[in-house]
Amino acid sequence: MKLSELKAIKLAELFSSLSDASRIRLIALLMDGEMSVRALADGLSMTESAVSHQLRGLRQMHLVRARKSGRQVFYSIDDDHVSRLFTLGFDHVQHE
Amino acid sequence: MKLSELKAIKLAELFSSLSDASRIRLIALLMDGEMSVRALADGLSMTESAVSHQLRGLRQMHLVRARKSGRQVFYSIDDDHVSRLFTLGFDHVQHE
DNA sequence: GTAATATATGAATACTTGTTCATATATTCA
DNA sequence: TGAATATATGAACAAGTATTCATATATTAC
Repeated sequence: MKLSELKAIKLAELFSSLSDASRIRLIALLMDGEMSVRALADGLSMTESAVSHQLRGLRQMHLVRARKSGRQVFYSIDDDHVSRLFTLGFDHVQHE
Repeated sequence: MKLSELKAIKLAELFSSLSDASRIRLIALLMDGEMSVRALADGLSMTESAVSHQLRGLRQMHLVRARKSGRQVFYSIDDDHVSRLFTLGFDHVQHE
């Protein structure tokens, strides 16, 4: 299978979104349902700023979705591909 | 789902293996079957050195497997998880 | 209006990573 | 044995990235 450079870059960017432990832990938390930025930051002992920066990247790659309610923003997994990628990767690292 | 830091790192490392366009194109080529280092390098217009460096990383993450025959080394996709991850990611970037 | 809270963003820094170049190892052939 | 070929590896440099800190925006409460 010969992949165009453009498509290869798109694919690499997708996997890059999942290539950091902080982002993986964010997504793991979101697997249970939507959470606010503060709740995510508290849950992972990260600053809100760091979380916010990471969420931006995940949002731009359509891995998570934001829902604003009052002054809070609730994040959730964007689409099913994401949870399947996560689960498949999780299975892979289990068997080692 | 609360993930241990260690498991998050493992998962991130797995996805990191797929987070570069050159590696994605290597894996795409290998989806059709095993190939030598030179054939891969030729197919992607990369130096053998660059290919070899990348293959080492993929090998260490158990994404590809090496088979030595004479002075050539033939690489192939290591296990089914890998092709499934690749395909799932590919589907995701198609729908955009 | 002001104060307080939640999130986002830009710049700077420290860290990681992919490639190149030079060199090393391994194998085949004469 | 020595020359040629295939691959691997170490060091170095350039480019990319995650976090922190300071600051900005937006919303609610008073």
